[in-house]
Amino acid sequence: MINITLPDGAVRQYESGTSALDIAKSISEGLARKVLAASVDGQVWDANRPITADANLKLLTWNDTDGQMTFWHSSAHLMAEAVESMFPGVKFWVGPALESPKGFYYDMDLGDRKMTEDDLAALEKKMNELAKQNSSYVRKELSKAEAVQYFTEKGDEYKLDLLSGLADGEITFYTQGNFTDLCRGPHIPNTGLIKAVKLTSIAGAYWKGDEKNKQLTRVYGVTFPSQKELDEHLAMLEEAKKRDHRKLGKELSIYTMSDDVGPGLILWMPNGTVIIEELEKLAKETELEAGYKRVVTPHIAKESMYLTSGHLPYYADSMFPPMEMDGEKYYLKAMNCPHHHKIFDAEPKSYRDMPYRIAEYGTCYRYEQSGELFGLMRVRCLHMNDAHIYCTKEQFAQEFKAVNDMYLKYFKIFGIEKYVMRLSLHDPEKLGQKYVNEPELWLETEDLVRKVLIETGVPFVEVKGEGAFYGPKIDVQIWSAIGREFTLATNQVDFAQSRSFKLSFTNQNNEPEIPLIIHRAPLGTHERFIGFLLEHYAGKLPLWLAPVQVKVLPISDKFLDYAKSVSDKLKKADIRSEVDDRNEKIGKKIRDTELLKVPYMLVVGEKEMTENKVAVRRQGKGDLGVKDVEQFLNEVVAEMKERRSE
RNA sequence: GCCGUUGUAGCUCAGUGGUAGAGCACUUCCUUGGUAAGGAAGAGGUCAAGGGUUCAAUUCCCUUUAACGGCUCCA
Repeated sequence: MINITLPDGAVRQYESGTSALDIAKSISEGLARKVLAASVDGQVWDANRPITADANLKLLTWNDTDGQMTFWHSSAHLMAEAVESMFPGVKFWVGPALESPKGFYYDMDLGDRKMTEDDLAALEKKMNELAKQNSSYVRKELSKAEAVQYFTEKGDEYKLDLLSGLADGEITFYTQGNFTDLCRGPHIPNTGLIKAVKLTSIAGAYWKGDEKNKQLTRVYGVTFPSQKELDEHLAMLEEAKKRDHRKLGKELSIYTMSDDVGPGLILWMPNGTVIIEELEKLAKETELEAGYKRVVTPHIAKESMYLTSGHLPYYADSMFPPMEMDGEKYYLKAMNCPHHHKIFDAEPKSYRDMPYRIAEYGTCYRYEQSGELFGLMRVRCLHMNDAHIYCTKEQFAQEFKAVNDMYLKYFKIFGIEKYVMRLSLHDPEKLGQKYVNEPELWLETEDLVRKVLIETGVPFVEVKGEGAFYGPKIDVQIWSAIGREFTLATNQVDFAQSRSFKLSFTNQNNEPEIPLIIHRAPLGTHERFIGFLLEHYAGKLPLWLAPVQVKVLPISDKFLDYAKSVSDKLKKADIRSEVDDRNEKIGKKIRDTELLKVPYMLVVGEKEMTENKVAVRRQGKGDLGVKDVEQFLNEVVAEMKERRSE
């Protein structure tokens, strides 16, 4: 007999070899029907795998993340079975479950054949048929030799490659129906639990994520234990699409693009430009207060400067090709730092000048790969909230922390809560290739940055191989409405460029000393930041950012003059106000203004005109009642000045 | 850059081997209406661009281009 401890602390006795599923049945049939997997002493197991020793047991259902992940991984196997029946001879690579976006994929080599989106419907149908057969997922342990022999006979180079990384004794196979796969598991008890299937897309994916390798076919899908849950999931995706900045950008006339101008080149319309100017106002105020000085630099520079900076060898491919002039090559700048270094270097510096902080909303051009362009989030012309801080080693920690604090201050203003701070480190194996070859400096500065992060008390993750070529950095990661990850803001250390540009200052001992440089962009780029804000606010921008803040809606054109006089009064107080002078009924005017997400609507008619008042309506909230014009004006000005997010 | 999908009016989208349609938006007229769509008429398109097949191509084929879903990349 073995002792099984349940999460509530109860200990039950069972025969050795009892499975989690058996245990569930002993508790209730209803529970047993819902069990997807089991956590056995903290490890996720098949629910039908025999337990032969005392253990802590937690039954995993759809309510557990691990239960869902097991469900989707098993669904990937089910899909593979369906694919194999329709494309005999197909070879599979890996098919993991995904937490975000929810579901799974399987990478496969279809040989000469092609799968198109038309095949997905047939595959779904096949998967549903196979699921209904209610086949068990059967686990089998094999020796490495047996496994190698099996896949050698099958001629499956992909699974052989996987095997080469596995040790004898840890190799398991799973079989359901006619499909057998090398897999560490675990799996759900049987295919019958999969009640609803949606294959979402088909895509190419390089084998092992390396573009030099063959491209495999990747099919994405998601499954649920009921049709209802699938429907809800699909409805949620539809909702998310409504927040997509590309949709909102069009609806709210924020930006546009033109084939004649070129891909990835944003044309900011008047509404978008208002947002840009408000953001710049915020940045300039904040930076002035933090001791930054502003500079302005040109859009181009000679090749030699980018050779000095070290950018060209790393990034030539993603810069626009050079223009030749007077026998010189000029590049559009892809970053502002070299220009700023030249400003630092223009006059001799002493320790008394340090830290030296210069800021610019710099316009940069990057030749991003065509397949990478994505609305406002990934573009070829970007306006960076850039600044460079040149400081002594002693000043570094304090300066770096001040930058971090600036991020947090901004995030508070915008109510940004869902983000991850990522400490991006170098990869020692790529020193001299992807990273400047200064092993000690890397470790030293990485440690400094880590300490600052710990001091700030912000949770962060560390990622090897994500650093810039000149030093470690902190990236702030966010997710777009449709779940794609982006770096919103960045705070970087640079110990390399001050050397390559021979930058120095005179220290207190009258000796030349090399400064450390901090590159920072807390508001990222206008493009990405505004794209993010549109999604973050679902288009309902706070008053201070709203392109049109107040719309005055006369009940009929009898009150047009009064509406105009109210609007003029607001404009004099720098409130962005407009009058809806169309010959429409008030209901129509309200509807259209609501859809344009204008924060305040002022309805004016007979009553308001005679009393010199306005009927205030807040977007999304409805009628707020009648107020004096002066009172409304004062309230709006206060809300604007405080940059309230509501 | 690679794999896949798509491109029809300002927007959202139907449709067809015989030179195009809806709703919204727009213009004009009627209506002067009190908190999410009043009515009528009108105007608006080289069907992404180029080439091919065909008596005839927006429709079929090829190339280019752009956008979208991924992969790779991201100073």
